[in-house]
Amino acid sequence: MVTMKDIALKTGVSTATVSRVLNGKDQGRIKPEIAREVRHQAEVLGYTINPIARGLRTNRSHMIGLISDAIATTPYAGRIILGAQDAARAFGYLLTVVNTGDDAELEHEQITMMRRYGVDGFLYATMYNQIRTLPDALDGCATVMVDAEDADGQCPSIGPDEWGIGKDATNRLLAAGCTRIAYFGCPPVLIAQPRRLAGYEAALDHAGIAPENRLALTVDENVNGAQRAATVFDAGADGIFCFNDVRVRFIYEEAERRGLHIGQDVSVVSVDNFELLAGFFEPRLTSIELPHYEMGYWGACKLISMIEGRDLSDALDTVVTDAVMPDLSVDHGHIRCAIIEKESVRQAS
Amino acid sequence: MVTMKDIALKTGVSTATVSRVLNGKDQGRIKPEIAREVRHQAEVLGYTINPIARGLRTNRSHMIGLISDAIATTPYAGRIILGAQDAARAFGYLLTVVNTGDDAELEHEQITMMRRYGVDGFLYATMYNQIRTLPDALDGCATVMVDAEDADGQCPSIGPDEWGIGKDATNRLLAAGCTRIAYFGCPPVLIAQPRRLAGYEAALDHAGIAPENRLALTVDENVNGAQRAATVFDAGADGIFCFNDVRVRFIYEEAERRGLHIGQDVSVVSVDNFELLAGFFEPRLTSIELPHYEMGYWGACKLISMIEGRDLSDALDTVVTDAVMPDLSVDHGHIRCAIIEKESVRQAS
DNA sequence: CTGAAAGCGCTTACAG
DNA sequence: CTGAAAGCGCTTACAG
Repeated sequence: MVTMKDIALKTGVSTATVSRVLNGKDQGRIKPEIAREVRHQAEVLGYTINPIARGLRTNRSHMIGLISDAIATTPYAGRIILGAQDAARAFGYLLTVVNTGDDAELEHEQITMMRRYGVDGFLYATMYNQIRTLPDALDGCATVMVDAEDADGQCPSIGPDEWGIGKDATNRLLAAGCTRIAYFGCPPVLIAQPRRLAGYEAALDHAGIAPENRLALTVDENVNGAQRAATVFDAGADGIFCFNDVRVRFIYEEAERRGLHIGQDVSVVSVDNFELLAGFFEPRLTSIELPHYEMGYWGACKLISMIEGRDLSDALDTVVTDAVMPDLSVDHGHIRCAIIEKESVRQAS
Repeated sequence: MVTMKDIALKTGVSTATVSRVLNGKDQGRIKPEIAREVRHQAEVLGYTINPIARGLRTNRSHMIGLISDAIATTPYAGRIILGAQDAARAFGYLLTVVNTGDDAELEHEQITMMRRYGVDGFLYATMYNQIRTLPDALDGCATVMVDAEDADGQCPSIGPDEWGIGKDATNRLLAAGCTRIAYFGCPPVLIAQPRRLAGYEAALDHAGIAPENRLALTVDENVNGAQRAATVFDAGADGIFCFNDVRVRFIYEEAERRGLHIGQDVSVVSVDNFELLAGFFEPRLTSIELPHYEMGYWGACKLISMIEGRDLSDALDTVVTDAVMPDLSVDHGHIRCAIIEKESVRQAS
């Protein structure tokens, strides 16, 4: 490894000068021709800084930690990692991911370990949108919650705009000409449930359609999926907003049983847009994509802006995405999601 | 943070002595009562070593990097991370995961970055079992390949025992009384394909059953799945070894079309045991689980044994698993996989 | 504008 | 058995 000392020797200056130049602290402090020479030699010798040594001195490691209950074991949220990683990279940070599988002891141990390594801050991510209390081990650390909200309202957080999902899905069905729109929901333990429901109701209300109890259902995937699907069809639904892709199966199966055609007789809009399940649905499923990548990206930018105490808003402009990101100045952000059009919604004629 | 200096001050010895004691280098070198006092104070003050400072001196960071093309975005291999993480933790290492999405430039950049941080070695993992050449950026680094094999045969590696999967699946069907056993395979671009096929053929051969061309098929999931399923049933198969869970759909659908019952008229053994797909198969699918956790665990142990130049075989004994792990002295290991029994195989009567 | 020096928290040859 | 000292590669107040 080539060090600052090597450059100093080669250039005939002190390592102090090399350090100042290479850290961009040379304006009006170092003679320009010297600065140029230092930079040139750094280039020639292929110098790269040793972040470990720098960190020992500055108490800043340029590492950020991502703590997650289950990211690595589920297909749900892996893209959070990608987004966080890309943002970290853009600012010269290394992302370190740790899975805790919801084991509090392991979580504590891993956080402690990362703190020993001098991590500058943490992203605390969960498998699905939920309200959480931060573990004690994070006390005093810069932290941003991803796909989760702080029960104490203190920690900045980012999540999907669940209400907007309900509204957009319902509006999509209205635009397709549906008039009897059902909500095939989930048990209310997930915070997404009441929010998507409220968005659904708001859209109906805005369209002048009165809500009907038998059209807004709670579906426990392992218990009453088939039965609830039957209920929805009995109620004469011509459009269904489904809580997630996994539940869609019950709707497709019931439609087939009744000889109804999805995308013609009945339109379906779902949430998740799971690649893995795509092959199971014919016609292909129109589904809203949760902004995992964007949450990871936003979260990391927010965290780094907290660590460095500066405004990083510009960074968000470089992310190409279908989702709509809130400004970094927001403390509890919600990302507007994109709907991925396939064939399960009737073409407007 | 409490440092060695604090302990030295409190104990009235030098930091050199503290270091020696806390690193277990006191045997016959430090007076036992002093050693005891140092350890005691370390305990009382809640000392934890600063791995960054230690690393600067020793050139060893106790970090290992996990490079993967797509682990975080797929449900296939997330458990590799868990296994590697658990093993790393057992030996006091921090695992740092990086996703490259098969982007060579990004991969190079991330490896370089991790090397700057002084990681002691790398795990190089892929989304599915394949033959790979290590990127140049890893030259000179301790590396172990996970769910992949080195094209050059140099780098140690660990993967599933694909041949064993084919043999075990087929034997399971034989044990259930099947006599016309089909292999519902995949295109041979995956190295798993020829190996599972060979295991299938070996099991048939051992049972004295002649192979039949029309029972051993290649299925391109996006092209001819339904048609191939029809072929298999036309050929009179009463047992089917299916390459993976995703392909099983075609078999179940075709069985339904013909009024045949899976688990009675036709038995199915698959590979992957995907949780996410479980709900789609009725009766529930008997499937062989790929040893992702075990591969990650074994890979990390192997890597650390290389880094530290010592034998860590005992570590494997503590892993509770259904799979059979090779000894750490092996350079190119294959893990025998477990079959997870559900209801898609006929009960022997 | 620049350098010598101290120091971040460790480890380890060297000397005693 | 133990300590003083040097050093890992940086940064930064201090002095000039």
